[in-house]
Amino acid sequence: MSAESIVLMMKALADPTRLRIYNFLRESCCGIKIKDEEDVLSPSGPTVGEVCCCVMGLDKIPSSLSFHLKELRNAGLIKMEKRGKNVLCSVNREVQSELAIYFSSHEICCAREDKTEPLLRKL
Amino acid sequence: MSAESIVLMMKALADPTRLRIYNFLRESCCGIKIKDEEDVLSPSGPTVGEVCCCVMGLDKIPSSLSFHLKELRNAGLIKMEKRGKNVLCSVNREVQSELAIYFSSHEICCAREDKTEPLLRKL
DNA sequence: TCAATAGTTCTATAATTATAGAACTATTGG
DNA sequence: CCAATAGTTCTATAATTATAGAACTATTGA
Repeated sequence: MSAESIVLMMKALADPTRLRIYNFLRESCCGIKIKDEEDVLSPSGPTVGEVCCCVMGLDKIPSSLSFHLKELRNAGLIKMEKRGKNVLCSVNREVQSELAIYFSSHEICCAREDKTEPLLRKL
Repeated sequence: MSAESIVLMMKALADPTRLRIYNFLRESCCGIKIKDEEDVLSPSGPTVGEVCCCVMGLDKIPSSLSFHLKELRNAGLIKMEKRGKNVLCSVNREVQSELAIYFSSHEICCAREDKTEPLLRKL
């Protein structure tokens, strides 16, 4: 994951509405593939209209929702696929776990030798 | 962690300069407490001037760096403490691991029963 | 084929956020 | 005590981003 793509993701989540959309999709039933006789169906989730209803409490989809979903999609955080008249939304779990790894990792810390100067004050 | 505080953190990291500062501090040697005879010294790290030099390549601290550090600090992502003439910076590891947990967790998914409609196209 | 449903795109305006420069505060060394 | 160093705050301007409304596209059912 490049710095630019992390910035894009952080931008996408740096908005209350988009974070609520993301949280809603995270908790929605949409992350696994179902093996059929021949096909493997792609992950699917709520429609844009359902997201709209659950997250914004509106029954008509405003343009701002399309805008927000596009931001999340461009950042790679969610996936969308058209099925008939509807568009189904789901979290991109691979990207989610990459973010988990990003925030999990940190350097092993070395002990500092100088214990000379006292702590003066916290900001 | 409330949604508002996550939004604040995402906002703070949604800027290339601030993400570089955060990454620099993540990799800096600053995250542990050192037990002395009587005291436990607080975590310490590079000074603002060192951050400036390493991240921005400047030797005079611009006001924009103070601004960016404040954003990171207000979001809770970093800590700063004054020692003499300098201010030492470090990542807030507790908050970092809370973010790791946030991105790690997701609902157990239930299998969908309807396999009727075909996938038409990806957006 | 016509109308309704579901959703997107485009454009203008409003709101937020970043940057730069000047002035300011606090600490230390001489 | 004075000057230098380290860093912050304040203010104005520039740049980004969000929101709303209207017009648009695609799909389905009657």
